[in-house]
Amino acid sequence: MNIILAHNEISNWLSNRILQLYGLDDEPEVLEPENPQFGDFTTNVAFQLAKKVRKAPLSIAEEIVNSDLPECIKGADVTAGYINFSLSNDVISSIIRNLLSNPDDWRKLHTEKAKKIQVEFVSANPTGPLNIVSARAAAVGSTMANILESAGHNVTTEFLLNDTGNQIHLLDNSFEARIAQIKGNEATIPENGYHGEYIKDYAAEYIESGTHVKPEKWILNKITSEQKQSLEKFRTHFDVWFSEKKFRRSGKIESIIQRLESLGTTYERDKATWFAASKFNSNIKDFVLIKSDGEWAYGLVDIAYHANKFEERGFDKVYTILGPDHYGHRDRLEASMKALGHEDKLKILILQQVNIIEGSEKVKMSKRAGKIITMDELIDDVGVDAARFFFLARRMEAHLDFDLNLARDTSDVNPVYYVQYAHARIRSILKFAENKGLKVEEKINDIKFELAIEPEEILLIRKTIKFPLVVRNASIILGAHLIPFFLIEYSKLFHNFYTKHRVVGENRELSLTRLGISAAVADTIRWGLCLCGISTPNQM
RNA sequence: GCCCCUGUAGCUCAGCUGGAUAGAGCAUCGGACUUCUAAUCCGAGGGUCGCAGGUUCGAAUCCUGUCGGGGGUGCCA
Repeated sequence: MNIILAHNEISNWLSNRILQLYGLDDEPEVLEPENPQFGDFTTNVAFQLAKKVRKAPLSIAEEIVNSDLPECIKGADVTAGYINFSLSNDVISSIIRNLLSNPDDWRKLHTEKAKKIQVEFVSANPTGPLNIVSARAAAVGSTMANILESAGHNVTTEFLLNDTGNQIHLLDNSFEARIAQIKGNEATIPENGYHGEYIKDYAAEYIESGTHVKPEKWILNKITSEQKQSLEKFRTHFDVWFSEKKFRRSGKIESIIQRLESLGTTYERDKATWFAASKFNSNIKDFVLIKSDGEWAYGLVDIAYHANKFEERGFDKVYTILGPDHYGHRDRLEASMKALGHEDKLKILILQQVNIIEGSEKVKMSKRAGKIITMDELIDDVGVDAARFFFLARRMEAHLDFDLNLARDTSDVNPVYYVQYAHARIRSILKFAENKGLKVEEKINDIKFELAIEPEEILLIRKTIKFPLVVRNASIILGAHLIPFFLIEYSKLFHNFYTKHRVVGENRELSLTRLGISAAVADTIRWGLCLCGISTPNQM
């Protein structure tokens, strides 16, 4: 048995009842009540039907319940118009036993329809080390990809490599100027160029290596490979590194502009070619596809790039995570996808910025001026686990003030350690029991979950079996933050249980039950942290 | 001007596709280690959910207005 199946069973039963009784084809919501006294699942459908069927909520609820109930529940109570369902003990036991004996099945979310999904994120310019903003994007993007994969989708992660264009030219010029300076020649860094120290270091390294690789190629490779390293260190892996330079030479952009023209969505003005975006979204203005000097605008390249994702590579759904300076771009890109017939396939997620706070002042970060806090510094200062948890434990729309001093000082009170500690504690208990000859993995079928009658045990079991619903919900609302928040609350339940009840005690059967619950909690925490790209040490 | 995000406990934030008494972490105060990890637990204090209207059986959640913070806004990427 599996919680998702149980949930579906209740939903379907409810739909059928409503159809039978009132001939309505509604899809009622089956929710989890906050307060456990109201059972495992609840529905407010009686309130919603009250007007339609002209009856009091209470009598509707009673009518619905007055029939054979779904098999997975032991009862349905009507309280104040709500219908509350409680899972039967057999079902609860079977779900938790299944978790222990068949973890792979446990982690399947039985998604109705598996989709081919791409998540694009970070995609920082290869002009310097990745900064803390990219770190947030990396944490959120990689976790979203993990969650979607858990939900049963086929997920590809992608980094768009902006390996051409103005920024790259500026980088080349800055780099070559530094090389010249080191060699003792007169050279100035362009006004808008990259003044950071790292360019100087790279220049020295370039000269020292005595390589014959052209500077522009060398610096791009250098920076890209360092970015890759930083990302891997931050447990963020990209399946595809997509080169903009190659894409520009592929002929796809020419064909997209032709298609947009033949669709009648473009026009000429001031010697430039414009896209009539306002036809698709009245809130936005038209924008330039081909500049008056004949160059392709960034907007055009990105349209072609996104069209390529759907048309050449067949993704059903693409999530692109961008920074807040791309609001305008989001609307334009979505409008253009609409024009090309890919409506609703592209979802641009705007991840809010990270403000660096030092003391009481905001530090303006600028890569060109060389003032940045890099991802590597972040990793060294606060660690991957703490940094990832910090970024993940908030919605992506939330602005984030990152106080580096505070993060350093308080890294030991980061909730991530609280969660990891619960896991380590359980591993320790399991080991202790094993030394006493009680190995829970070998006795899964002997566990008597009905012996768990203490409130702390019951809460823990209920929360454990519902984690897949949290993951599924996170995949639907694209809310990675749901996982950390669940884990904090969940760990609290365990710590509470642990201090009140002895796990390994005199009574062997009870000990086995409590070991079973503990092992299930440890597995669940491991799954949750794994989704977040956070480690689960066995000792702390 | 217009568009997007945001405003919830002293601080950092959950809760927002409307639901049952507004939550967590940190900070503050008071308790708990002879026994499986005290990186823990228990208790206390702390809120007109920015403000004002509206819709609803029901609003932190939806709508309108308003104030504050951040971002975007016709040839940067």
